[in-house]
Amino acid sequence: MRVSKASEERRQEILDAAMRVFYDKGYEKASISDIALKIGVAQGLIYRYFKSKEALFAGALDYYAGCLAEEMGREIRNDKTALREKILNAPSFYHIEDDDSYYYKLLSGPDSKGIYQQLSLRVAERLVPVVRDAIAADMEKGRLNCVEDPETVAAFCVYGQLGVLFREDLSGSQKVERIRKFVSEQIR
Amino acid sequence: MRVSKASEERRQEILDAAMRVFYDKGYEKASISDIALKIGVAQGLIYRYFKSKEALFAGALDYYAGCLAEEMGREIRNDKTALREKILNAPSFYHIEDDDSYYYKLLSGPDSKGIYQQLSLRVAERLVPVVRDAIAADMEKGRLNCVEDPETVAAFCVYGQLGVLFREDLSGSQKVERIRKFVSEQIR
Amino acid sequence: MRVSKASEERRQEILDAAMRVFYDKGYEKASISDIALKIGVAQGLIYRYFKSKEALFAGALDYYAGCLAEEMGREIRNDKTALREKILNAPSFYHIEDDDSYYYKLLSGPDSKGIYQQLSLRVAERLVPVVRDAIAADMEKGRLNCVEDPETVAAFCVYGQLGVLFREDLSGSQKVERIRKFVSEQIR
Amino acid sequence: MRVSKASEERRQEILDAAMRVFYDKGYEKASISDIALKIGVAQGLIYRYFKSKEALFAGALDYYAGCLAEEMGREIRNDKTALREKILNAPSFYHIEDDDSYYYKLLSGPDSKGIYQQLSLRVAERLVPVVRDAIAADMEKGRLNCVEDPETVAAFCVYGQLGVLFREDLSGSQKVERIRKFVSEQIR
DNA sequence: TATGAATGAGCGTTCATTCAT
DNA sequence: TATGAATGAACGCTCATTCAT
Repeated sequence: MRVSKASEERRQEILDAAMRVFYDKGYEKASISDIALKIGVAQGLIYRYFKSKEALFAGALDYYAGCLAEEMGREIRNDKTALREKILNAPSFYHIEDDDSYYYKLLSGPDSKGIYQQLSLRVAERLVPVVRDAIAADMEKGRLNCVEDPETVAAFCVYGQLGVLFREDLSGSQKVERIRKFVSEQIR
Repeated sequence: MRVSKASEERRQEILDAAMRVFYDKGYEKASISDIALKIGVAQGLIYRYFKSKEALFAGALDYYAGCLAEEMGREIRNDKTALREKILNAPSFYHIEDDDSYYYKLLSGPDSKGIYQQLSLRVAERLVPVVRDAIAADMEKGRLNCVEDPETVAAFCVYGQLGVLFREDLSGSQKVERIRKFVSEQIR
Repeated sequence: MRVSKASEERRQEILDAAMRVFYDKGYEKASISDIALKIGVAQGLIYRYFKSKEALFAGALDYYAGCLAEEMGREIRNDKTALREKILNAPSFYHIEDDDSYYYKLLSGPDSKGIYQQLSLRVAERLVPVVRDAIAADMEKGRLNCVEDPETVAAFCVYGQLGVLFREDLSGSQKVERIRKFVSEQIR
Repeated sequence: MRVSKASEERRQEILDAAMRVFYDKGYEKASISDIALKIGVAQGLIYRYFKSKEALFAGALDYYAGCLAEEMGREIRNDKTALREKILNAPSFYHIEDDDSYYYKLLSGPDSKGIYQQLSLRVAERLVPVVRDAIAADMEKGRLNCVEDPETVAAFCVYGQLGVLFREDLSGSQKVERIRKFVSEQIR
């Protein structure tokens, strides 16, 4: 039974399946037909939407990093409260839902772990300018001492968290707790 | 012409060639025969030293991360001076040699970029405990205000730098300068 | 925007595009969608006119061989002058337009070169009976010495030219000149 | 059971199987694994000897055209007798063994027929210079009237035969007979 | 008549891995 | 220890063809 869908919808569907499969099996071990199977579609169809496996991967990574960064960045862009407060109140810049989210299921193998990391790094990359602007705004409003290079400060704030998030010996909520404590103690 | 070498020497040679090739082409696109070719040896030989491509990759990553972390950690472990001074004097925890080092040649493709990142993250992972201990030592010696969770502080110090190091718009020395300034300003 | 055309016109259009594409890329590398694209039509449409790629190819080859043979045969069928004179006056049985005609653009690859040759051979095949009849007519009119097997003589006349035409080291006009000289010298 | 062979021997074996399969099924429909199967070898092995299907085809065509032309040219190169005599005595320049030889099994489909023709044309191409030299030698020895452009004469002699050989309505021996008669009658 | 998304078989190709030497 | 021909599975990708609209 042949089902035609609006082009954009199919694209999303493929992107979604792709990210899941790449995530679960790693770039190398994921095959295009795994992805096709997951949405019940012929493998060939995927090539109408993405010109290669590599392009699909890049697309999926971009798309998801974009979504996550957008989500995490939304609150930061709201400048009602200082950045410091946001961090103390929100779980973290990062979207942690104590385990079930497949974004945080770490797997073995050279690739899959790498994908979690690649995704996280992409998100971090996109978050830095947002945080930088928030810092600049805080400075302007006098909510933060003057800082010479807000971009670097932002980089440390965002990537520093990765040091905690990538630990495999803590649960999601423990990671959040560590970060929160760090901020409340060390950041004025 | 068949050349026999001491087992350990061969192993190193393979590890070395492997890392270079993986680095240049990415895990996927690198082939065992590329690696064998680089050291002028038959592909089959590699399997006497490593049981699979994946094992070779893991071995190479570990080995290099180990070497780099060792090198970078050496000075940190010396507790003559405070950590802060070390950072201000040394270029960075990371080994930056303004371009020529192939560790910093970023390449395109899902893998190659990922390998640079994977390597960096591995190094960071290994550096965190070293820095944590240095912080603890500084605290003990009264060279640093008391810190509740030295491990998290160390994580921010180490991974935070990645936010600068991964930027593609700065040269190596610019990155170092940014980090140094950040430390001298923001870290008491 | 959907354009409907008279069936026969569409057919011609497809045949024409097909021959060009097959000619340029070779049978194998030419795809139905290349052909469809060339006339700005959906691939599916082609299957309303030809039942398969192979049938389309056969059709195109036949059609073009027919056209070319018809054109080349026209003058030969006119029995006002002897065959020998026709060849001496006309450039050759073959339609040579010193380069620009795409029929003579030789391409590399197993197919494309083959198509030029296939087409030429088809034309030759169709021309033989025409020439045979012209020879017979010449004999009847006493314009030619008696010949026992006019078909074979015709075959040599027609296919012999291919030996010159397929040379890749001569321009079109050089080829014509060679053929003309050969006829004027060797054929009584 | 794994059988290793001398490199050159394997190459020949592949070339041979390839020509047979291409000949029987046509370039398009012949698959690499058909060829591998025919020699009882893994498909992958073929790629150690030829970098692509296309290269294998080209190689096979060249090799066979070379063999056939060599064989046919051997007698021609011997200048004991005049070219005309050779043709009258030998069956033809071409290697005709009244049906069983697979070189002359014409098949349907766009490719297979084309391969017979491609092969024949390649042979013809290689034979022309040989015949040209024979003509020149005959002229020198006074066994032939002077000819202005021996190359073109040779081309007509060689390619002209194709007009007979490509006929599908005659048996091999009938073709030979036609050619012989033509030569004895028309060529002085 | 025309569209073009969808199918699905098939193929070329690569390459990690093995093994006879 | 070392070779490199051979294996064979797997996969990306293409494309002729179909079909719902």
